[in-house]
This record gives sequence, C-alpha cells and structure tokens, in this order.
Amino acid sequence: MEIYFNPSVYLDRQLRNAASSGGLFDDSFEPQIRPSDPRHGDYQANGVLPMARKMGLNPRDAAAQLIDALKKTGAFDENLVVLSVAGPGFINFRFKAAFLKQWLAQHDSEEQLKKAAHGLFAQRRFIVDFSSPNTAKQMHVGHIRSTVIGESLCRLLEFGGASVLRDNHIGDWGTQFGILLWIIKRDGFDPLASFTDPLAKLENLYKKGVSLTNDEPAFLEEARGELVKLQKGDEENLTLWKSINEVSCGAFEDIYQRLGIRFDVVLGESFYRDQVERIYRELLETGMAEESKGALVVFHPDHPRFKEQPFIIRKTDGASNYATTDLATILHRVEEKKATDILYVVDSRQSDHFEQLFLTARKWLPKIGRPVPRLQHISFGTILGDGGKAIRTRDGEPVKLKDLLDEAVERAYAIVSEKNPGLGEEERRRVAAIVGLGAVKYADLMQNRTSDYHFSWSKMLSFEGNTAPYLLYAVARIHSIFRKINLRPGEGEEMASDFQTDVEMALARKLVEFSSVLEQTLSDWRPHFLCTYLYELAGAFSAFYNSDKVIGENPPTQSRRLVLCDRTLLILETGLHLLGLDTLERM
RNA sequence: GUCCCCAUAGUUCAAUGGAUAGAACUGCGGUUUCCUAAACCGUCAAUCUGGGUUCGAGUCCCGGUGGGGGCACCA
Repeated sequence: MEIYFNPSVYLDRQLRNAASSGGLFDDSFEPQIRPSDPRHGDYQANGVLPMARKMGLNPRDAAAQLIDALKKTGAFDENLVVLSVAGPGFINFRFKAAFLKQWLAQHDSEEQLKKAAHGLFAQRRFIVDFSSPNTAKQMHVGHIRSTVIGESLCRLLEFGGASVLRDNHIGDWGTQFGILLWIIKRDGFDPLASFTDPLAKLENLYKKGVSLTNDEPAFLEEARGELVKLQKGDEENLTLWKSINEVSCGAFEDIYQRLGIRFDVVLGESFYRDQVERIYRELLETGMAEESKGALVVFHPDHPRFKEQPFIIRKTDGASNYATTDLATILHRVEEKKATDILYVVDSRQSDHFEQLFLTARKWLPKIGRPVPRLQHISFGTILGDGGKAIRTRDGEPVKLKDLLDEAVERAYAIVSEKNPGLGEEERRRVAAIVGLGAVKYADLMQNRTSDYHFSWSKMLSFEGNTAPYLLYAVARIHSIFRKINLRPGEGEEMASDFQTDVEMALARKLVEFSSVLEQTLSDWRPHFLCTYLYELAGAFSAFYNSDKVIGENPPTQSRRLVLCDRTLLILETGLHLLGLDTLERM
C-alpha cells in the first residue's frame, strides 16, 4: 500500500472504490474521513451512518461490510493499518508502528514536505493584500493583525504550491494630505531633512494641523485648497507629497524588516488615481452605476441590503473614494498580474465594503470580458486591552507598533537574562529579538482570527501554555540533544527499530497529523489551527522527552528516538516558519 | 430602526454536524543523582435561554436576553 503525505486522501479514495466495487453504496457516498481522537484511532470515516440510514441498512452492518470490501481490494496492509467498526457505525483506522516509521522516513526534510504539499494550490496565482498602512502616520497596533496574518498566509500558500504576490496597498492619497500640506508649508517643515524619527514628527504636525483647522474655518479652507492643488498636479505639492510618502515608506520598511516581511508590490491608492475615469465610464456604460443624491453609486437590486445601501464610487464633490480605487485595483490585478485569487486581510468592520466590492466586481468584470478572480475578505477581530475595549495608550492614542515591538524585545531580554545568564550579551540580544517578536506574532496567530482577543504581555511571554516561548524552547531542547552527541539533526537513524512506548507512538502519530492540519489551516485561512497543532506536538514531545531517554540507550532504541527528535524538530521549525517566526538553536 | 459578529470551566481560549466538549492560567497534590525544571504528571471545574431540524447539535434553523460592530459620500 502507498503511504501518502495526507493519508486521508488515500483513505477517501479506497473507501469510495470499495463501496462502489463491492456494490454496497452508489456514487453519492461521501466517506467523510476525519482525523480522530487518538483514543479511537488515527482517522475515522463518518460517512457510513447517513448512507446506511438513507438505504435503510443497519449502520454497523454496513460498516462491517465496507471493511470486508476494503480488505478484498488489497488496499490495506494489515501490518500497517488496523480497521475496525466502532460506535454507531464509524470506521476507525489505526496506524501501526511500521506505518508511522515509513511515513516519517518519506518525509524527512522541509523540501520533502513542501513537495508533498505542493498540489494544494498548484496553478493558482494569489495576490495577498495586507498590512496597508496610511502614509504620514506611524504604524500602530491596528496594523499587527493584518500584517502578521497576511504574511503567514502568504508563506502557507507558497508552501502549498501557489504563486504569491504580496501587495501592500498603502493609503497614500487620502484627504489627510490637505491639512498636512497646509501645516507643513505654514511651519516650514522639510520631511526629508534628517531627524531621528521623521514620521513621528510628521504625525505630530498633522495633529497640530487638525486642531488648528478645527478651530479656524479659514485655515480649513486653505487646507482644502492645498488638497485641490495636489489633485490638480501642482508641482510643489506633488514634490512635498512624494517626500512624505518616501519618509513614511522608509519607516514602514524598518518595521517590516524587523518582522521578516518583504512585499513584492507596493502600489498605493495614488497609483490608481488616473484610472478612476475608466471605472466611472465602464460602470455607467454597463448600466451598473447611477446618479443618486449627487453621487455616482452602484445598487444591487438582487441583494436584500445593498439594494438600498449604495456603493459610492464618486462622491458629490466629484472625487473618487476607496470603492473606486479598490475596483481599479482589482482590474489591474486581473489584467496585469493575472491573479486567480485575491485575498484581502482586513479588519472585519469593513465586511460591508468588501461584500459590495465583490458583488460589483463579479457583475462588472464579465460585462467587460475579463475573468473574475476568487475574491475573499480574510477578516479579523479587534485586539482588546484592559476593560475589554480596543487597546489604547493611557491618553487614548493607538499604541505605536514600533513601541510595542520594542517593549516585547525588552521584556524578552529581561526574561532571557534571568533564565539563562550563561548566554553572552550579544546572544541574549539575538534570542530576545526572536522570542519577543515571535511572542507578539504567535499571540495573534494562535487566536481564531475572526474573534477579538485580549492582549496580555504576561501570557504571550509565558513559557507555560500555547505560546511562542514554549514552542521555541522545545525546538532549542531538540537542538541541544543533537549537540550533546555531536550529530546533526537527521543523522544517527540507521539502526532505528519500530516505535514501542506509548509516548513514542503518541508523538509519531502527532507528526503524521501535520498533513491534515496544513490542509485544514488552508481550507479556511485560519493559522490558529496550525498553532494549536504545533502546541500539541511540542506537548507530545515534552512528554516523550520527559519519560523516554534518548541518549545512551541501546543503538536501535536511541536511533528510533533520534528519528522522533529530528522529525519533531523538522515539523516544529517548518510550522513556525510558516507562521512567520524565526527559530533558535539555543535559548 | 436595520443588518452582521459574538456568548463554552473562576479567567483566557479550542472544538471541518460525529464517539466521554479539549487546553492553558488560577486552585489543590505530585515529579529532578537523568539529554535545558523555561519542563513533566495528576486533580477540581463549563456549552446564555426557549423551541425546532437530525440517527447524532457547542456547531444548523426560528424566537428571547446580554455584549461588540456596520449602515450616503474617511479608509
């Protein structure tokens, strides 16, 4: 029998085959293969129950017959897998030690795993739209989730064989530039002059501008004038605007570099500003857009809510808005980038906007003879601080992302210094950066993205529970084992016997589960499935490490335990890298 | 007003319609001449409420209560 990367694919195929060749069920049979609670087996088939019900058969009898049919096909080697009927009519599949050993032999490197996973998204070209800060403002906590989740999804997609384009759709063309240009000119500020933190200075200047224009209508008029001049292509304002964006992107880049993120494309809203006329024209020509209350809008008569709630693509004052640029962006991604899939990693509060955007695009693109990509809003909840309210500083300002990352690293440094004073200063700094930044990323990813979550320094930096430090520690311990016996991971496996102890078996089973988890994570774009799994894997390893000695056992035993150490290391590191975390050899 | 999301142990979170609802923290009780105790093991403890669908519901449907968010020109 063949050993598949994802055994459920094989099980599904064999069950369908046996059901039809045995004349038991027709083509409507869905095996419903699921990973099992380890108490029952490795996988289970749930599909016999509804099928038996439908055909008026006793479910347990039907399951037993299906198992007989399966055995007749010769698809299952009894030395590798045990089949049984259980409960009301489930079929359980339990892998024996020889199966686990063989699976682990076949999947012994990151390249192997990636190759095995490659079919998930082969031939698809994804554009992932994430992070998307506004220029002239510093990045703040509100950007963490999009940035961290977006990067992880990109890595997961690439692992699954997709072609991925990371696109940072920055907000570089908003109405904020009126006030900003006005106050800059008034105060004689040069964004490109050297300051320690020019973006922070710009932001303060903007706040001053807002406050002044709020108090004095004449100032507001002047600011509006600056915006109009910018939009009409005024030389001086354009130059200033460009330098503001340059400074902003430089500051963003610092943060992305710390987080290990690199974008393929940074095209802000300004890039699409000369394409809005085409959008107006085409939506009018195709009969989708209409004038309403002075604005150009799209209604969706077929939709209960959006038949009356307009999608505004041109404001009363004639200006475009983000609906317009988002439509232009889709067009560009389809025409120029040949996207088959576009993911928007954006706050759930914008779900109405995306629903309207997608509805509009799905009608409009076919009318102009363009393919319609799969469009998905990968939404996420809010990060909550004390009192269950969105996290803020004491003065009610959003927490700066830079400050947050600095604090994470500082806190990690203090902990590392305390726990492992033997490490040199330089190494402690390096460890602190990986642990601190990893903790912030992991705390975000381990939550179901659609729910809000409570931000807690002590929890994310704890070594207890589902945290980055716990996982990184497990990785470091495994490296330590190999250092101790002067072998590199992957070496010393030649003498391996079959797994025997309960903890060995449990760990080996957990390792094989990786393939199912990867698929589950990608099926709904939810990295927390992978996090939960990695945490369970690290737990299974710790239990094994605690009860079964690796070094110094007889050669076949040490050898097979080294296999478990190496594959645990491999999957923990692969998994953490897919989440966007760096790993350590010692900490 | 209307629409969307949420409600699971004292707390923070899990659970693609499937078997006895899993963890972590907290509490209580253990484990170290031994590969990093930054660890491991045990134990107490939960599906907001009322109906319905289903062989099977934390999960799906309808009503209620409580919380968060969106809803005409900011993104």
